[in-house]
Amino acid sequence: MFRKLEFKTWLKELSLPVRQAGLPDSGQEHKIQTYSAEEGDEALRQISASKKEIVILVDCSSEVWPQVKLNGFYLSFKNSEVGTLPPTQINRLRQILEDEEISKITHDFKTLLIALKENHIEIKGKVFDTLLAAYLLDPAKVNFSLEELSWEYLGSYSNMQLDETAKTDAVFKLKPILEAQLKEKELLELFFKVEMPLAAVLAGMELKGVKIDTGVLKELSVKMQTRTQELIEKIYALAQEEFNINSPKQLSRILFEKLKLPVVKKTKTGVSTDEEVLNKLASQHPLPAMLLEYRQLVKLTSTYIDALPELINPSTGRVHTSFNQTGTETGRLSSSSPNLQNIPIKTELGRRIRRAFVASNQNFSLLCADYSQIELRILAHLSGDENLIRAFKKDEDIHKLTASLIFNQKITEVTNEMRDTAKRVNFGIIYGISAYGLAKDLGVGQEKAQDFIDAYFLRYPKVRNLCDAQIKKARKDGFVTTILGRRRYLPQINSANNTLRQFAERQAINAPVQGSAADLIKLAMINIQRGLDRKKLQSRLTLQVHDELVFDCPDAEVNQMQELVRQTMENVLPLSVPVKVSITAGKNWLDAH
DNA sequence: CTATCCTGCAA
DNA sequence: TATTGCAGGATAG
Repeated sequence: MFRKLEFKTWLKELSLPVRQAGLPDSGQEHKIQTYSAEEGDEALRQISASKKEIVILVDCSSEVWPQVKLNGFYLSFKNSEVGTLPPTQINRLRQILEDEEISKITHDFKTLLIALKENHIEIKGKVFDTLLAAYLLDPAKVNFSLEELSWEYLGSYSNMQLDETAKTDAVFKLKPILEAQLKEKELLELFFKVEMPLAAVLAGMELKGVKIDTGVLKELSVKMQTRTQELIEKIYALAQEEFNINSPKQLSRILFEKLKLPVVKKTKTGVSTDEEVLNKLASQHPLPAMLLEYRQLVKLTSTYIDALPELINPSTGRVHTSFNQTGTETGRLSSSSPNLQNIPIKTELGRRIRRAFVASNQNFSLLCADYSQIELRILAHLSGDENLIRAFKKDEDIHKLTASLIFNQKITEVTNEMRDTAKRVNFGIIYGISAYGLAKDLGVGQEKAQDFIDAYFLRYPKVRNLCDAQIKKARKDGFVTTILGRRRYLPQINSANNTLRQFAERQAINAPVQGSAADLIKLAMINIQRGLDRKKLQSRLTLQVHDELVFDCPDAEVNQMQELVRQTMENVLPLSVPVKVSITAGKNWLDAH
């Protein structure tokens, strides 16, 4: 079946030999032929003169990679293969791709841009990406391959992988269909003003990457190895035998059979040994606490401390994350290889890992810009709740306000503990609260949790109205929308199965909030990049973590950047509450926070 | 070798 | 049985 392709090979040096070029033999079907360099040149000349819309594809799953296919023509380029494209052909190709009058259709624009960047070729003119179009039409889809889209939109199913010609044809045929559906669903503006330009911004971010200080990691690695070894020995001693600590199965035998500790909860296949369980057992035996430390150490070592250096591109000395623009159902980005959106921050060891993410050199700093409570502000905007709006307008401590409302106390009498509870309730609302979930998070009974929820809705009545309205809309229309009209379909919303239906109801509440926040930051990224280009600054956007942007800036630009970034992020879309951004700078990702 | 489970990190 | 993700290691087939 489908397998996600990780796109890590783009770093390889690229030459551009023309391997094959094909001309349409009857207008509809494209026949692939092998051309000589001179014939290839003539083919390119014809495209250039015709000004017709062309299809350009990069296929990184193919042995021949990357390939650039032009409608009616088929050109494939292979990395470091014998021979290079004659200069006249490179120029012809550039002429076509940089021709404002020639519209382009792509499937995965971001990857194409990265491939071409190596050859110093840009894309100009109107671009339509079938991948991004299909994503907006149905973000729940996991597979956006041309095989899948052909089946869905063209009604032509094939078990087999489409060959290059068939893919070109598919893209060519998909475009008008997808465009018409975008129009019908009022997604064209989101498509052309947000997702398409964002693809170019993401290409730039991936190319730029982020610098890693391997010295910091190396030092940590040595320390962690020593400590892990100590822990392993202590654990074996307490268990009175050696076993695989990483195996939940073997571990549960030690904990629950040999040491006879009480079973706290079960998983599908056995007895649970997760963090929650070990925390509860910690008061009864010294082993669980050691296991917790061991787990944290092993996790952080294998996932970051030892893994990050392996991901450094030797030719740039930097880590180049992949930002997936079609990976979430709400409109957020996801990141992989490495996933930079879950680098630890809460524990001391985690923070040390953040120290390894550094600015380009000693004359540069990392600038972090965080949206402050963006999801709650969006909740205020979408619901129109007076209490929330007033609080944000006065820049009050929103968690403290919620505490005073649900505990019925004066603001001045709110304790830290009350504030913490209120903060969790605020988060719960955004997730589409349930008494069960909130109770688990707060560590209280379900009745108590339900009291908090009732008190919350009593004090923020319009938030309840919003939740009800979103669920109602989902039932009626089958989807909910964000501020920019991004859709999320919720087919389970009318399910007879309570669990499934309630899950969909929570998603109906969460998706517009999470998705609108994604809309905002995506637009901000595009606008900031335009500002950087216009002002010809050397600062570069390198990371996005949902509500945070990280820039690599020359120290001389830091002040100017703060202003540009703040202004852009705070004013990207007018909400009925102020949007607040906090900005900090430092030599590494930790100090920049 | 691939798929799935368990675990745990982030916003 | 709180939302959205990615990833490593163990294990089953």
